[in-house]
Amino acid sequence: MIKITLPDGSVREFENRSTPMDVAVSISSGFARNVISAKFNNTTVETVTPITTDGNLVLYTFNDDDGKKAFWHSSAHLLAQAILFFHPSAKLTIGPAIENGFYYDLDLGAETISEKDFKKIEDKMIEFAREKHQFQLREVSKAAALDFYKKQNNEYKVELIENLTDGDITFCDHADFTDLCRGGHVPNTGIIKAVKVMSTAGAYWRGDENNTQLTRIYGISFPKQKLLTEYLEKLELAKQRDHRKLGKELELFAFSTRVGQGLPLWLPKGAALRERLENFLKAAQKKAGYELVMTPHIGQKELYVTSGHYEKYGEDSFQPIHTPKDDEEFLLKPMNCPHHCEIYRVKPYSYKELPKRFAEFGTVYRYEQSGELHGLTRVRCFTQDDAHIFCTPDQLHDEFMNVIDLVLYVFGSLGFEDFTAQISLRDPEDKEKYIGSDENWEKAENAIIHAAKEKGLKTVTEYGEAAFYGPKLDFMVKDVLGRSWQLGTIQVDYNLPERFDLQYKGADNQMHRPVMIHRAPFGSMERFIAILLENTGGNFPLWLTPEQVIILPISDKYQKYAEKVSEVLENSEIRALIDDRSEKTGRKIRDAEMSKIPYMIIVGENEEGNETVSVRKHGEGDKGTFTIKDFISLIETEIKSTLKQF
RNA sequence: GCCGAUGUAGCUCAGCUGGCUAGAGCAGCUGAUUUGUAAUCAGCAGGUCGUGGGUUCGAGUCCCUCCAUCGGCUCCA
Repeated sequence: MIKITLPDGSVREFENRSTPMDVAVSISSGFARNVISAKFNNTTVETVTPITTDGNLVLYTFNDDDGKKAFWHSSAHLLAQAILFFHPSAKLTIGPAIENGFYYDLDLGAETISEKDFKKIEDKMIEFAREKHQFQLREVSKAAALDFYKKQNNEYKVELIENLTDGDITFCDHADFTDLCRGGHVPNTGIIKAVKVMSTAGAYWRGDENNTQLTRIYGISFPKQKLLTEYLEKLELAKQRDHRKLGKELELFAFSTRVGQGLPLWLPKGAALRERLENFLKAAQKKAGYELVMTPHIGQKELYVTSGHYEKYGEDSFQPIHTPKDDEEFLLKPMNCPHHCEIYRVKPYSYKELPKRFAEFGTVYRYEQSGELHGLTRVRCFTQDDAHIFCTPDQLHDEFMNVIDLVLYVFGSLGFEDFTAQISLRDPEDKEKYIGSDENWEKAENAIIHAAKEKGLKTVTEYGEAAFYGPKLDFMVKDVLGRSWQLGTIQVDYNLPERFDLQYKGADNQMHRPVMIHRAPFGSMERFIAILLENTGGNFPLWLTPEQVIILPISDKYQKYAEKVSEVLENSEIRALIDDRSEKTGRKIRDAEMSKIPYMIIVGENEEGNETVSVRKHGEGDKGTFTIKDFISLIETEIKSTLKQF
C-alpha cells in the first residue's frame, strides 16, 4: 500500500501502482470525469502513470492552469497529427502549450498552410479526437530515439534528442502518431471537444534568426464548444478596445505614410491629454526634488561614442546627419542619458549637493525594425518621461526606494493594478552584449534585487533583458490581447558615470564616482497612453479625459443658458462643450455616450428657470437635477478622489 | 529584417468564377423640423478601388514590384 497526501492535507491509502485517475475516482466519479492532469511530488505525471511511493498528489481539471496546460499540450499533438495527415512530409519540431492555447512549429518544406486550410485541419483534429485515443508515454533509449528521427530525416528532433540524457527520453503515442515528449497529457483525445486554428506565423528554429524559419501554427481548444465560442467573443470584444481603433475614434493621434512609419502625429485632443499627463508627473516630481532640464534632439557622434551607444547600435540606428563641414556628424538622440551626463559635467559637485535629479520629457528616435512597429506601443519617435539621478553610493538605496514609490504612485493614480515588476538582468551566457565590469554589474543587480524585495513587489526575474549599460526593474502591463509591454523602468548604472568620468568631492576631500539611476515611470508617453487607452477602453479618469462635460440644450431656445452654464464651468476649469445641433435630445445623448464624454448635462425650460442642470453620467444614466454649484462640486469631488497628491 | 495575411468614400463594409457610367449605412453639406435622457425627415456631395508595371478586346477582380497595415518571429538603448 502507498500513502497519498492530497492538497487539503488528507492522507489516503491506495494499492501500490494506483494511478492519479484511481485516486480521482476514489474521491468522486463526477470529479474524476473532469480530471485531466496531475502532479505527483511536484512533477507532472500522466493521469495513468502508476504511483509506487508515498507522496503528494494534486489533480487538475480544465479550471486549473496546469490542467489547461495539459489540455493544450495534448491538443498540440492532435494538431501535429492532423497536419501530418495533409502534409506527410512535414517535419515536426516543438509544440508547447502557451498562455492562451498552443502552437506547433513545423518545417513544411516547399508546402504552405494558409487560412483556407484551417477549417479542414480543425475538422480532422475533431475527427481524430472523437476516436478517443489514449496518450501513452513510453521510455526510449537515446539510440532508438535518434534512429527513429534520423529515418525521418528530421534534423530538428535529432538536435533536441542529442541534448537529452539517455534514460530520460520519452515518446508519446496516440493512434498512429508518435512524438518526442516529456509528458503531461489528458487521459484521451476524446475530451478535446472544440478546436480552433487561430493563425500561422514564421518562427525561427530555436528562436535564432540565423536558423531556418519554420511555420508556426497557433491554435486553441476547449472541453466544450460553448467555451470556445465565449473565448472568441471575448477576443472580438477585446479588439474593440484596441488603442489604434480608439485613438482614431477619439481623435487622439494618427499616422501618415507621408510623414513616415512609426512617427505618430498627436491631434489636438491627444496632445492636450498628453500634456495633462505630463503636468501630473511634473507636479509629483517637483515634490520629489527633481529639476527640469532640456536638451537638443541631436548630438555629435562623439557623444554616443563616449556613451557606448554608437558601438552598440550605430548601424541599426537612424544614420548620422552630415553637415557642410567634412567629418562632422550628428545623431538623432536615441536616449537622453548622454545629454544628462553632460549636464552633470557642467560644474563640480560636492557630496553635500547630491543627489542631483535631472528630469526631462525627452523625445528620442530609434530606428526600430519595420515589422516591429505597432500602433503607439512601438514607434520610431517617442517621448520618455526621463530622469537621471546622480547620487553617492550611500544614497543609492533610498533614492531607488523613492523612485519605486513614484512609479507606484503613477500606476496607482491611473488604475494599473495588474502589473508585474520584472527584474531584468544581463544574460550570463552573453556578456559581450553589455558594457562595464563584472563588479559594477553585480553591485547594480544586487541593488535592484534588494530594493524590489524590500518593497515587497511581486517580481519575476528575466535574464538577458537588461539594458546594455545596466540592469533594470521594469514594470510590465498587458495590453488588450494579453501582450506584455514595459511601461515604467528604473535602472541602476555604474557604467556611464565612468565613461563620462563623472565625479563629486566627498567629505574626505577626495574625488568619487557618483552612481546613476535612470528612471521613467510612464516609460514613454506614447506607449503609456496606448496601454491606458486599452485598460480604460477610452473611458479615461475624469481629470485626464479630453472633454469632461457636454451640454445638451433641448432646443436652440436654451442656447443662451447653455452658454452661460459653459462659462461658469470654464471658470471652474471644467472642460465643457455645447452640442448646439438642431437634433433631438435622444440623438445628442446617443452621440455623447458614443464619444465617451463622462458627463452630459441637459438644459431646457426647467433648468433655465431654476438655474439648475439635469445631469446624466456616461454609462450610468440619469443622475437627477443639480444646481450648477452642486454640479461643479460633484466634478471636483470626483477628480479629488481619483487624483491623489504624491 | 523574416513568415503569412490584408488594402474599395472620412469610418464600417458590399462588389459572384474579369464584362454597362463602382454600391450601401454612418459621418459631412443644404433645407425642413425646435425637439426632455441612446439614432427626426428630405435632398446633395464624396472614390484615378494603396502605388507602379504587366496579362487581356476589357482589370476593383488575374500576375509581378513597391508602400502601408494586421498576426507572429527576431529585435527593443
